[in-house]
Amino acid sequence: MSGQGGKTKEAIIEAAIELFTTKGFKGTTIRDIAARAKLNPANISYYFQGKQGLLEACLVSFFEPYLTLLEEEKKKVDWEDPQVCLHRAIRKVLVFQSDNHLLTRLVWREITIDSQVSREIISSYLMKERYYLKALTSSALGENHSALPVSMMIIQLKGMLSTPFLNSQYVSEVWGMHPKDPYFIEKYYESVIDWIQAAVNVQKSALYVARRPSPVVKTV
Amino acid sequence: MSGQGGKTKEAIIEAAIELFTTKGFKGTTIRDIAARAKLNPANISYYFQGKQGLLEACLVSFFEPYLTLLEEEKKKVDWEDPQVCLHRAIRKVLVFQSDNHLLTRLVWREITIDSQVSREIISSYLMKERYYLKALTSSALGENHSALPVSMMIIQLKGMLSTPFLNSQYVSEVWGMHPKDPYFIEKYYESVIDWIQAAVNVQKSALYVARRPSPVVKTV
Amino acid sequence: MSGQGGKTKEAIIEAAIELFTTKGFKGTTIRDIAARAKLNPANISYYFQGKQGLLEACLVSFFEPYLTLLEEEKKKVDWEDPQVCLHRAIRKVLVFQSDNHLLTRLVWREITIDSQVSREIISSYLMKERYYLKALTSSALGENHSALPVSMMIIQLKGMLSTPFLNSQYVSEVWGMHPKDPYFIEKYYESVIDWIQAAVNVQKSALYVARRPSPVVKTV
Amino acid sequence: MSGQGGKTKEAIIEAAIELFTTKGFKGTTIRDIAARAKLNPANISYYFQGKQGLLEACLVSFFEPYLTLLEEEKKKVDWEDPQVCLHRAIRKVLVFQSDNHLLTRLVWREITIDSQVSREIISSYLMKERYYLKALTSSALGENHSALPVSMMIIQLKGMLSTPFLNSQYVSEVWGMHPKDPYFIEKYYESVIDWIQAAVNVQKSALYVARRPSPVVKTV
DNA sequence: CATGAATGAGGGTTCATTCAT
DNA sequence: GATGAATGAACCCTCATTCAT
Repeated sequence: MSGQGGKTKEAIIEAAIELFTTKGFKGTTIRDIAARAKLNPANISYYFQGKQGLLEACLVSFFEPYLTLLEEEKKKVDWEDPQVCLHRAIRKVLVFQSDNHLLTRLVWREITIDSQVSREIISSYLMKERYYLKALTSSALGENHSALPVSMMIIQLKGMLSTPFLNSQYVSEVWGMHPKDPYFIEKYYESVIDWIQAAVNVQKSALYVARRPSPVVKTV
Repeated sequence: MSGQGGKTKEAIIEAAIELFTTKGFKGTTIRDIAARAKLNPANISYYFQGKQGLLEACLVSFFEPYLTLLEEEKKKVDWEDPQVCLHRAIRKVLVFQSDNHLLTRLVWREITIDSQVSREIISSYLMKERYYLKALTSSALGENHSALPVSMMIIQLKGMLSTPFLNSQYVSEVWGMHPKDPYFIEKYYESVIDWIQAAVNVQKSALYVARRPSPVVKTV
Repeated sequence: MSGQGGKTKEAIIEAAIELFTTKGFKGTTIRDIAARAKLNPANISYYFQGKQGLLEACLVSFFEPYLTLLEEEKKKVDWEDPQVCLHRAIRKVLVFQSDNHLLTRLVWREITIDSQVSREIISSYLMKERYYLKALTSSALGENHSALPVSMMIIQLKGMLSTPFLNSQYVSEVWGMHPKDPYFIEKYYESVIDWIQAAVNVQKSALYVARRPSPVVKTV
Repeated sequence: MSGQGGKTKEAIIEAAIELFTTKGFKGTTIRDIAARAKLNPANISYYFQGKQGLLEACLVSFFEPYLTLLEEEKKKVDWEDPQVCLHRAIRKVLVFQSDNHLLTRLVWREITIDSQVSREIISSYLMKERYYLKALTSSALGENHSALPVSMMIIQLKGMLSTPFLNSQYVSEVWGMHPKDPYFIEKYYESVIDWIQAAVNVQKSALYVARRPSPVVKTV
């Protein structure tokens, strides 16, 4: 059952990720996927109980390792330097997403669409993610939570981590490299760490009191 | 004559933005839109030559003011302090996107899907955006381009600017405020400026040479 | 009312004939016609009480003069040579159809489609046509009705008269001339007359008794 | 596997021929056809890639045997009496068309409408038909091509062959028999042969020089 | 008399899914 | 386990027509 079926299932998922990512979930037909995986369309309903189930399988195949990864680093925070843990988590996430850049783009895009996948699943995953992210960042910041709230940081952190994959074309054209390129990831990682460090410093120094030009703008 | 038709067109666009954003372009039916706008579905084809045309009208209604805004600030860069211009541009973009938060989410999500809207239109818009962003950031950085490339910065900047709207639910839950809230935008703006300032400082100081712990991680 | 409206009505009919002929009645939209006649589509419904009414107007504009023409010749049969009358009728029909070749093609095609135009109108016109054709041919044949029935002749005659217009493209390619060309009509007329003459002769001679090879064929 | 599908395909074609013939291609809905064939409308797109494809399948199902038939007789012309071949071809065409009288009416009507079926297909078929017809008639006429051009004859021949089916209602009412009736076909065949024979004779005798009354008519 | 807005009915087609083989 | 036939629901769109202006 899983001997032969495993091959088939993987072939389907692989084809699905590629097509869902480029054409969107709703824009991809079950026949497209079957054609690319060189299978009969009926197999998809057979193996995944429908198109919906296939999408959910894709999401699971992203979130499970992703959350495991975060969980691991969160656990280490108690007996290792929290900053090291945070930095390592960031690195791991970037590498993981780079290795699965299509799936990454797919996930972070499709979960912003309602009624596409059961909100319960998504909510549960995002809640866990938020928990780990919050734990990691607040540990790294130490006592200094008041000035720049952790909340703000993890939102920006999420943006930092997903941006290269959601704007892969932008990256290609502006940077000359694809987000899946290890060299790009290395450089990007450094850049994110710089931002984190600076954010920590902002908190620790008081010389930022009257720092901004604070331009007053009128908008349409 | 255009007095009546204008009302209808606007009603359609408004309904479309709401539904496209929440349910996705492909997941929204023309009847959904018509029902919400309390109109006959045929009007959509009548006014926008089909669902596709409606989506394009939405995109245009985003990109035109958005790019105009960037262009304005880019022009001022020659006789005003470039940093001030950059900061003001960021503020304006955030306010504009906040005022149009649904449309913003819609745009930055849907353009990552191929074959949904003609790539020519999108490419042209993104090229202009890139040009203005590059001009603004490199002016603001002054001579210090070498260390941290402008390329990296504008990618991160793009992420910074769109993240709150792409993850609005995240913002709500983590921050307790909706991205459309002016207070949130104000705080978020400050936070982005902090990041920008820090990035500039990074360039200006040389004491960052061997700063990072550089954790070596093995990934799956 | 009829001062301005007459012009408009004629423009509509002219456009309709052209489009109905080339694209078929159902294949032509009211907007096509309006566009060609440089009018607002609503005018068509206004002047002809709908698309159906427009088609009927086209048919009437064919059958009225066509039947008048036949009627005239039929009347003369009593005090002129019946053969001369028949020949003249044929000539007139050919010339009339040549002058209105598009309309001719339209009529003889569309009336073979049910539910397109009220069968009553068509039946009435065809009944009259049949009556005149029968009267003309049987007069021309004189007493010799028995051998080759008049019925057969008028069916073939009808075919002879309409064929060049229904197969105008065929005529163009095979003969190098369009059915509207007067020279073609002249030659074609002579040819039809030859056939009529021969048919009459067939009746008058008895030497055709065992004339045909009568090949027995099996068909699929 | 093709055992089941074949049945369905044939049922669709049969229903389509009936409805296309009576109501016209554009006047027939895919649902009409499905209802008559007691099938689901989707089957039509499934088997024929759309309504258009179904029409084309109908045309092919006419032209293929029709042209094969002409081709066969054309081949025999070299070692058999050409007149016999021509006569036999005529007989076969009439019988074939009689057996498929609905399809025949459909074909000869719909190909006079543009943009209904790809002109390439039609042109190719008509070109072949013209070639065979020309070969058969000119062989039968022998050396006597000058007087009555072959071109004229094949146009009239085409008319002769299709008229009873295009005007089937006319036939019914005038002749009391349906064109599908074998007895009618037999009689009609004889009549066409008479015409052919006469046409040949016209060529062979010179006494036709100043034969026609040539009535001069004035037309509107 | 003419027009553009607006409508409702219906048409062709697509698609996920099921089922017998 | 795997396939092709078949289905029914739903979607986008077209179109003739009407109506207020």
